[in-house]
Amino acid sequence: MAYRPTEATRASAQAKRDAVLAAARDVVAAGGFAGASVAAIAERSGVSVGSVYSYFDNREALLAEVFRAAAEEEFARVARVVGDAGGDPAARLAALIDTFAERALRGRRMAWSLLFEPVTAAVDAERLRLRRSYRELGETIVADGIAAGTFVDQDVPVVAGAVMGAVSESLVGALNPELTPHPPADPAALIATIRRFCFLALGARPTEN
Amino acid sequence: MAYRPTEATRASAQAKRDAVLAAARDVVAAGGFAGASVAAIAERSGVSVGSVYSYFDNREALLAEVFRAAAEEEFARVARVVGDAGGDPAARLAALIDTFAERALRGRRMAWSLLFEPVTAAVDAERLRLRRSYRELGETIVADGIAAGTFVDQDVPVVAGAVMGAVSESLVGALNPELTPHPPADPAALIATIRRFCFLALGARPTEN
DNA sequence: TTAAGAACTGAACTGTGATTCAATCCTTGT
DNA sequence: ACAAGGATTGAATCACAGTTCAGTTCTTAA
Repeated sequence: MAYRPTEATRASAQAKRDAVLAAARDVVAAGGFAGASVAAIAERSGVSVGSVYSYFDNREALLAEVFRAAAEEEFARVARVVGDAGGDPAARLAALIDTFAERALRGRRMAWSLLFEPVTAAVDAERLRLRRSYRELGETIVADGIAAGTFVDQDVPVVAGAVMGAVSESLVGALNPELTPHPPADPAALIATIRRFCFLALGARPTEN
Repeated sequence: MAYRPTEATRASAQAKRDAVLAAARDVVAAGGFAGASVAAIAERSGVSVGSVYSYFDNREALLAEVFRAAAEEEFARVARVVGDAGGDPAARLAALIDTFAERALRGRRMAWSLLFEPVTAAVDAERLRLRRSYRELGETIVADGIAAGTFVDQDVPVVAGAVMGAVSESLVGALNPELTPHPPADPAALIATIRRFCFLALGARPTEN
């Protein structure tokens, strides 16, 4: 017998898989999920179409993984900033909203794809998961705030969802690449408005920063 | 010469067009846009596949028109109730939120399709228009409320968007046919929570009702 | 060096559902 | 009644991207 997969082989396979994933991510960031054909992804990552299928079951699975990776990274950043914000619910909520919105307004194309782009059902399932993550993060903050008397008592899950809805809907116009080829004039003001809205909705004064 | 289209002809053509549209609407209401194949629509309306194409340019156009019709009717109802609510901004906002949410929780399948179902870009454009309609309606209410001192002063368009975002995001879970095959236990409580959230966000006490 | 077999390639294939259109059926004016 | 021409039909066609796989190239162990 002769050729058996070795460590080097496995490592390079992993590297190549990552490369395809990264390429797919780039393609999505550039043209959304709609523009992410398998051919385009293959070309971008410098492998053949067929190779894509040796690393991923099919296009759906690949795109779902792209979504998951991007969404997770995004969420992890937000969660980290929230964690760094200390114990004050108001500060934590401000961190959540500001970080979420700021980052969305930076990587607008990708943010739009993650939040709003029409996608297939499989990818949409990932989106649902992303939403749930944010909602759960919001829930802990809201619950703590209510317990601490910072926020008025309301149904926690519903309110957390409403906050995330308010934030993302406020961004739709600013993110949509059709509607707004150029970024909004004053992102900071937009974010401040959204933050204030949410704080009011929770029955708290916004923290200044 | 002989056959020239007459009044009766034209009327029946219009009727048949409407029938196709209605059938398409039924199909969408039953299985979403994804399940609305031309074949299914044709069968439901009792005409041939080919005939569908003599009344509509293509599937996209037909589905876009289905969306538009359903969305317009929905919006018109809400707008009417808002109009009937008199001049008090708080009452009008309550009417907007309650009617929107109540109706969504009734026709859940269709509401989900209109608000959240993954759709093609052409249909999504109609969705954007629907959102804008609601936002504009909200804007007039919010602006009036601010002018009347009922609501605190905030950026009107952003806040109106945020309100609609809060309302619809709160409904996602309750509407998604995958997640929730059965309607929520207490729709009234859900709606009350959402309403309170929005009123707080606008700096007003909710009207009781 | 060589053979076994894994990895890679991309043109051909496939599945799906929208779209077409020649044949047929109806409606109208004479 | 009948011909002109519009309306209707639905099987055949098309379009298109995703998927496959026979042939080729590369990697390893002996």
